[in-house]
Order: sequence, then structure tokens, then C-alpha cells
Amino acid sequence: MAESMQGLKRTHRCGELSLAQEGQTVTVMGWVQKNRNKGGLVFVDVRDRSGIIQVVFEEGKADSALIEKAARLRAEYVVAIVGRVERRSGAVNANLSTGEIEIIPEQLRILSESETPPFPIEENSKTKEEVRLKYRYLDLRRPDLQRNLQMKSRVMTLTRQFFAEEGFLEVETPMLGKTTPEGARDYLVPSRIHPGCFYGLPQSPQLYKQLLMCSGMDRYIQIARCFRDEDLRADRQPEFTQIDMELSFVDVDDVIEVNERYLERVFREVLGVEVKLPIQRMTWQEAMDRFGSDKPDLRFGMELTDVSKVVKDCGFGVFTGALLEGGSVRGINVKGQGGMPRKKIDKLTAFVKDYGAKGLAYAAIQEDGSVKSSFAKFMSEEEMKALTEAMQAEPGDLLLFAADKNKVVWDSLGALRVELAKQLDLLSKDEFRFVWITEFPLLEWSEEQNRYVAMHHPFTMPVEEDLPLIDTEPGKVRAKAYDIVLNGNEIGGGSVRIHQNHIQEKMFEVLGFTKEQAYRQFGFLLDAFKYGVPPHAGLAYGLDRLVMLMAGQDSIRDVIAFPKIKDASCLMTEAPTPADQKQLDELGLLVREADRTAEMESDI
RNA sequence: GGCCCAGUGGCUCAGUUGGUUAGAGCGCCGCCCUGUCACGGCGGAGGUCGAGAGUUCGAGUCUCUUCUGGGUCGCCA
Repeated sequence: MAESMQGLKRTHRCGELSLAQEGQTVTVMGWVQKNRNKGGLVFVDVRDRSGIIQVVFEEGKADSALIEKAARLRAEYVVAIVGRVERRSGAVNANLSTGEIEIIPEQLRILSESETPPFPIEENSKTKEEVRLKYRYLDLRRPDLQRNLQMKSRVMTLTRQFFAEEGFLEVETPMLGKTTPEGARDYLVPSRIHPGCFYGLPQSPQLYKQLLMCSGMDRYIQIARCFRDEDLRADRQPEFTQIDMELSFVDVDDVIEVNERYLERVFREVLGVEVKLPIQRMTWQEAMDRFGSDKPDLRFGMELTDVSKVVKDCGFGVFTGALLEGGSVRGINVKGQGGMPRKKIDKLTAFVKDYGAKGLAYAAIQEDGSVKSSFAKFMSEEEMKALTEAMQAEPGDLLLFAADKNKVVWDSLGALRVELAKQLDLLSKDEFRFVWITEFPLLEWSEEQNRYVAMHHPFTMPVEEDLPLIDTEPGKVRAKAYDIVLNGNEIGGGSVRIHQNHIQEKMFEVLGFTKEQAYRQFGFLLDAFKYGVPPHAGLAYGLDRLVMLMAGQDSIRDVIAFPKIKDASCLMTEAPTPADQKQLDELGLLVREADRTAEMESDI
């Protein structure tokens, strides 16, 4: 039966106790981790978010009623213990921070009993995520998730502190905003007062923060919840948190400079990791050419080599064909993997097919210098020699080639490079390699929409010297956009924004917007820009992704208290659920007849 | 929308070419145990093998459908 805590006040968290409290009477409250009953001697481990303390109920030192009560304790009971901290009379437990001490209790209260939990509350749980997420409140008791959320809290606190010291204002922006069809799919919120009208939940506070610059806020920061109704991934949730900022009267270098100091401080104070400044910078073009990715993982090499020139006249039709169609032939050298079995290479071939590649050509350099290759028969010995030399191949190496349009070659080899690094165990979670990727293309051709779309967003400033190209070769115009990449993950991105009307109008023109369309969607911003707009630029981090990497986790769900699963539903609350007819009626919404029938059946 | 992986007591798993009554560890319940800390000892309960259909004398095992969860491509300005 549950007892009251009246008259008791917690003096310490379990893990805060040490020999410093020896002899003191303390009160701790927490969950029973483990009850080890030796018969007349009962050890109870009590856990809270700080750690575990051992309480010893011993005949002679505690009365028999107290020992009997202790013997009744089961896992996850909530207890209050009043007792004296003593140096352990038994062996020290080196695995516990409180391993040198124990509590000799005077009082035990059972504040709450517990059913046997559906899975053990322990670190490194092997329990399926499906079960853990259904009982997320129990899952969150586990030390690893406790540490992750504590780390996230620490990062958020430091973020606010740092940017406040740098003169940033924290300003909130609306969750109920205007829906913007450009970009990610919005979550819509129906309006009761305006039937048939909808708010859009923010994908990011982008337009508001630019307006705040127009308002003279000068430097803005917000830890902002954002929503995107797109499919989920291990590192993508439909609602997530951005560290969002915008600065006036700045250019690229100013944004980068303050953010480098920010990252340095967070990594030093949270992880004790020194980030070497300045952080390396790389243009988008260089990143693609060397790593086949705009978020290269620099913890290992295996860079791409463009061998188009070497193979342009060779006899292998796959190579020359790709070149004739304006593509390229590139390869990676997998050092020391020349002995990779054919089956494994076939798996890699299947792997790159997901990225649009039609195949993977390989050449394994044998120890005697001869070459075992899928395409040797199409090439002369001289051609093969030139190719292996271009790849700087040595005996024992495995060369893998892709030939296709540039995008396909980059995507497949870029992904293959990372996949091989995983397989060969080249990636350490304790190493943190940052890189700024700069000078992204301004525009990207969309096959689907048959027009250019903004790679970043339509307010991104082009590089001035590229402006003359915007009519003739829009694909070649670079943007003043930058991403901050950590170990192959985009943890943040931003740009300098357009603040001159004529450039903004040009941009809309290239994107195929009429003036009317542009005004309908973004009129409030364009209007604001008529009244004196400072040059401004900004950046936003994905907080969850950043903390995920800092905590060495593979899934963003491990740093979010109540995450959604793959289909964007919540296993614990079962959201989303159908709304009552009454709510729908008030909103003037119709529900599909099939759904209504299904709902009625489930009510019965 | 496509592709891949997994689903067997509360948890994690094993289960051979289809063949008697589906096993183990942990947990749980009971008894014992005074220095344990992955406590120990003895005993016990607990499973329509995710669901449905099919093939077969016989299905946890083979086939099809479907559900659930994970990864990924598309998508994510």
C-alpha cells in the first residue's frame, strides 16, 4: 500500500552521495532497482536520475519490521529512505559512483508500488523499440536515455547562454502560420472561425526571422519546434527542434565565425572535446568531386577519382557510353580489399542500384600485379594500366567504378564509400570531424516539375559574380549558402538572404513564379522589404541530430523524449486518432464515408 | 509508392532436410540463505510459434495474403 511522504524532505539524489556525507543522516527517494535478500540481510538498490545507492537492512541494526518491509520491495517500487551514510563494511563496488558507501536505514516508506515492468529497466536495453516506445515512460527511466535527455538539456542551456552573451535576442515566432506549398509538406491546422481555412505549422521560422531583421532585432535566436509532414528516417522526425538564428549587417564569414565559437564551446563543455578552429571549409563542387556528397564524412579517405579522361577512348562501352551522354566515370580505391569475394561485390552492386546506378565495374589488383576485373576483356593492357595508375592502385587494392550521369555517379559512389567505411569499421564515434560546405548551387533542375527550384529556399542570395549567368546558365549560379557537416551528417545550414528587390524579382522569375503568385505566398515579406531591410543572413541547426551525434546514438529517437515511429504515429498515445463528429462539424470538415463507418464500428 | 530485414512464454533468443509432448537464459511466483552488488540454492507457473488461407498423412519450419516494428530509395525549399 502506498504511503505518504508527509514529514520527509529529500536531502540528496542517490548518485550525489559519497564519503563526504559519511556519518550524516540523509533522505533519498527513488525507484527500487534491485532487491537482494540474503535472509535477514537485505540489500536494496535505489535509483534516481543521478545514479544508484545501496541501502542495507541488517538484523541488529534495523528492527525486524523494517527488514520484513524491505524484503517486500519489488522492482520499480518508489521508496523514501531515511538513514545514515556509512563506509561500506563489505566490498567496494567499483562499478558504482557510490560504490564506497551505503545507507543504514532508520525509516523506509513505500510511496508507490509497481507491477512487474514489461521489460527490464537497464542500460543498453536489448528490448525491441516497439515495446520500449509503447511504455516510453519506463524506457525513459533507463540510464542511457536519462543521460541523452540530460545532455540535450545541457546543450540547450549552453546555447541560450552563449548566444545571449553574443547579443542575440530570443524571440518566439508563431506555430499557427501561413501554409507555404513550396518546400516540405505542411501540417495543416483547420480554423474553426474560418471554415475551410487552415494554418500551417512551421517547417522552420524562416520568414518570421527575416521579418524580425526588418524589425531591427539585429540578432535573433530561437530554440524552435518545427514540423514537416514527410516520411521518417533514423535521423528524421515529423516534429523536431531547430536552433534557429538570424543576424543583420553580416556576410557569410560573420555567421560562420560566431557559430564556430559556439560549436567549440558546446563540444568543450558538454563532451570535453576540443574543436580545432577555424573549421575546414569546402565548396560544394569540391565536396561532390572528392566525396560524391554534399555532407562528406571526413573521418576516412577513399575519395572519388574522376577517370573520365583516362577511359574516354577505351573499348568498354559502359564507360564510353556514359561519357557520350555527358556523364562521367569515377572510381574509388578500397585499399587492401582486392580479395573481396565476388558475392560481396555483387551485394555492393545491388547497393548502388538503389541510387540509380546500373552497375558497378570492379578491378581487383592481385598480389602479382595482374588484374582481375569485370571489364578487363573490353580493354587493352595499356588502357587498364593507365586506369589503375590513375587510381593509384597497388597490389591488393579493389577498384570500384560507376559510369553514368554525374548525379548518379556521385550519389552511388558517395553512398558506397560510406557503406564500405561502415563494413570495414573505419568510423569512430569519438572522432568529430566538422566541415563547412559552401557555395551550393542556387538552383536545382526538377524533372518532376520541369523547372528550376531553389536548392535552399527562394530568398537565398546568389554569389554576386555569378549573377550574369542567371539567364543563360541558371544551373551554374552559386548561392551564398552554407551547411555545417559533422561526420557525414548535415547538422545545420543557412544562407545570406536576398535583401534587394531586383534580385528577388529575378529569382522568382527564374523559379517560374509570376509576380502575383509570389505576392500571394510571400507578399508580407516582400512588402516588409519595401520599408528598409538590412542585409541579413542566418543559420539553423537540427538540435536533435546534433545531440544524437554528440551522444553517439544512431537514432534521433534516442534523444527525443516522446518520438513518433515510421508512420508518424505514436505507439504510446496512439495519436493520430479520428476526431469526434462534433469537433469535425464545428470545423466545417467532412470526413470520408469509409472512415466514418470504420470509426462507428470501432465504437461498437 | 518501391526494395531489404525481423516477428517463437513478460524480455532476449535457439529450434536440423516438414516428423512424437516447442527448448534455453533472464524475469516472475514459492521456500531457503547475514556482505550481496549479473548474489546463490531448491521447486514451480507461464507459449493458439503475429494473423488468415493454402500445400501435405503431418507446418514454428514450405507457398500466398495480411498485420506489426526497423532500415533505406523516392520525398525532406
